[in-house]
Amino acid sequence: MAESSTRTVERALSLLAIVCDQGSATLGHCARAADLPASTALRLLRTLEGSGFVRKDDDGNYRPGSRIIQLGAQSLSNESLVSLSRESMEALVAETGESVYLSVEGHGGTAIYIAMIEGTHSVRHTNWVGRTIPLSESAAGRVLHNDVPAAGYVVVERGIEADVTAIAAPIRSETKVVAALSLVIPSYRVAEHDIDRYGHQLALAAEVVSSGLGRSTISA
Amino acid sequence: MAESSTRTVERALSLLAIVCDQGSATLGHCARAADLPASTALRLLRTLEGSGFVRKDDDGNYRPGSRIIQLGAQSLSNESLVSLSRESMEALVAETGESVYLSVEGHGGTAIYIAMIEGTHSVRHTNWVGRTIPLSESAAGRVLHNDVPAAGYVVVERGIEADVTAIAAPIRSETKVVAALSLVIPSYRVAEHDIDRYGHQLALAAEVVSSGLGRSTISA
DNA sequence: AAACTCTTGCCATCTAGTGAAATACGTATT
DNA sequence: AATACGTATTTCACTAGATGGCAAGAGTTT
Repeated sequence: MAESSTRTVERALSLLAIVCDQGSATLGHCARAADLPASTALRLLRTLEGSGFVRKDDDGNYRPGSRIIQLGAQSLSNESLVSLSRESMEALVAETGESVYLSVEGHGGTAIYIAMIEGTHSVRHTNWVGRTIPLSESAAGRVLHNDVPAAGYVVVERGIEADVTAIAAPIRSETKVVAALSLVIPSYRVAEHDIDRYGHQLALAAEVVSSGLGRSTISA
Repeated sequence: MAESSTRTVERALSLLAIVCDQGSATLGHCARAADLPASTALRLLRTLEGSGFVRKDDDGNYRPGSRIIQLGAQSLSNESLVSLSRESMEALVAETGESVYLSVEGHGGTAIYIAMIEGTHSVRHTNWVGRTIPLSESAAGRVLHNDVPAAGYVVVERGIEADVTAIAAPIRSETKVVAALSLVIPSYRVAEHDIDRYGHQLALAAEVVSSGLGRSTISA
């Protein structure tokens, strides 16, 4: 990708992200967070507002607009990986009872959860669809980084969340890791032999998804 | 809202919407759809790509990027109306067995579904969260337009979808309609007296949500 | 190989975007 | 009531950032 870019657009997108991250923000806050003069930020926010990406509430705070929700949900539902993984994810939940996530590489050294099927236990992982996690400290992140041991899955205990154990396996398309399938389990519920068993089930499920993606067969 | 706006940003946002609507689009298609010269569209798409809002796949097509998914999901989960309505929506599903939606006014004369709880029947409505519907032809749209009869709910049979009956009721904050709660039911499963019963249950549930929003008490 | 279509890079041009300063507004204090 | 303060909004001279036509490159089809 060449260097050419458009400063004005970058500034507007930066303001959009600030509003979405904060949930609710004043003009002054947006301007400071984006390091822009107030009048510049106002004009750009006005443009975002006119296009429906942000809205101004009765208190004068800027909030995310319906357009960002619409395009986000639309893009998520059109993501073919989500539909291709649905069946395997549901089977995994049925086998393990634990919550299953699908994640892909996100922006700026992150992984982003793009689908989840909740486990069947009373105590399970809170829905994190749309959230990002650092590539460097998560099981899914390690998988997306192609850092997968011979066992075929990665285990991270006490990574992002202290009381959670995450196991992840790679989904490949033509030998390239394109997504990670992971189990996210409260640590109190997982013993050493569980990890081995779950890991294998996970790697198998990821294999099934991969085979639907035109994965090259590597000769044994 | 004043007229001042930023053409460059509008153009970029328009391209973003085109990519998300199409799911996958070539540079040429984006340029034509946005009525821009190809070199202008290329530069703006490059900017969107650099910020993670779109990505370019191996075939050279532009697709939604992780950033739009992330910000969309984040904004949706931060929407207080969704959490405030959760309990009433779940109770409605438990009482009726049908799918329940929460919608708000969207962009450009639309309503947008922002939350859904699936019904318990085998045959139920496909998840439409994030989708928009026209204000003018839907039950939710009529409610958001403040066009609610004295019964307290709106019924639309064969509106957006030919084989679906939708019943909607208003959620108010300080007498102003801020959202619509609706039941979406396959028409074969709904009889005349069902509509009356469901409508009342719906209006009551919407009332409960409204009371949590600082609704003014109108003296009887 | 030729023709066609799509993508990408370049750069002279100019207008669209900028931001400092002034003004307006709302709230709190004296 | 007057003043102070912080935030939001407006104004407009200025310039640099965005533009888009055109040529070249790349890919596909005949």
